[in-house]
Amino acid sequence: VFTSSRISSFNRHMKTHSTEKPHMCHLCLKAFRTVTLLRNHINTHTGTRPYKCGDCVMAFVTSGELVRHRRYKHTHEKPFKCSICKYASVEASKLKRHTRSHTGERPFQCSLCSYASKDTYKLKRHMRTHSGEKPYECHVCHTRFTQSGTMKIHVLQKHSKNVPKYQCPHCATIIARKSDLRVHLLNLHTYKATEMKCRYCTAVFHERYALVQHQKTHKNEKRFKCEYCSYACKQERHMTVHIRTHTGEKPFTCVSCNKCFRQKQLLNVHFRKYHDADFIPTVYQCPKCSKSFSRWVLCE
DNA sequence: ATGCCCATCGCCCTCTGCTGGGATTAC
DNA sequence: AGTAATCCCAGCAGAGGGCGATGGGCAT
Repeated sequence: VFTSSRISSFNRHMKTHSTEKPHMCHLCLKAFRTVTLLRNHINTHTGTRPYKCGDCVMAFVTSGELVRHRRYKHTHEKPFKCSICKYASVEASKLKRHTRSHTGERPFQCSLCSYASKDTYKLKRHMRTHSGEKPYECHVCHTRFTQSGTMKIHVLQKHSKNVPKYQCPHCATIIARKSDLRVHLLNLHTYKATEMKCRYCTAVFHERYALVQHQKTHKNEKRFKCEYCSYACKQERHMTVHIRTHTGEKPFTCVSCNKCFRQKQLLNVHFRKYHDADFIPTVYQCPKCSKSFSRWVLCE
């Protein structure tokens, strides 16, 4: 509903509803509703941009565009101030958009899912997740991407010579992506209120990195000692198998002949050798005497 | 009716950071 | 060999910058 105290404004407004386009471009025959629109169009043919910026090469069709450009690029004057935070903008529409980050208002609803965005561009970008459209292509390997930024990172990490690296400030780790460094810091260098115990001794830690480093000091210890003999080993599973030589336990039974084994691996070898018709044993042949062996040995 | 100017709409862009899945490495 | 930890990577959303185009108030 349009109202105006001036008849001239009313008449001009009514023309916006008309499909009549009486003003034609003499260069390309395209028609326009008003002389102003025609003039602006002709300017695109002639390259006429009368409002030139004094500080850079940019030039504009209208004075308003020049003022706005100068605010963005040179004077940094931002007349529209947010009442909640420090944000200020050159244009009112930007402040309006910004305000939605305080109010949480999401006026642009996706028609295919529950997502709603705060501005039209994000909704448009989101719709690519439904359409599968990938408008950005890597010029080197031709992989396609939904967003230009993702492609940019890809080119930087995959096809650039000077790939940036991020050094962890707390340890020697070097990580390719800034966001991954954040994950590293969170997982390994964040103080945890609950104590983390060493798997091998009574030491406790509040930072995972310190715990992991400490546990490495146990690496070469033969921590597992047999209670029946002098045997010691690094891994618990080796000790489990060794203990069976004392107890006589043979938990792995062959399903075909009921023969029992201490180790699963021994059962597997037995089964393949005696019960698997398709099994072809590996044969190692001596290059000097042509004698065959079931494993690699030096022929005397 | 038209020119000037400002407000507004709309589009596209970049930078930023989080997430989760697959690959790789360490144990 | 199996599993847990870690790394690498693309997908995706949040926030904000910049500019072209159009509409309408006001003066001429």
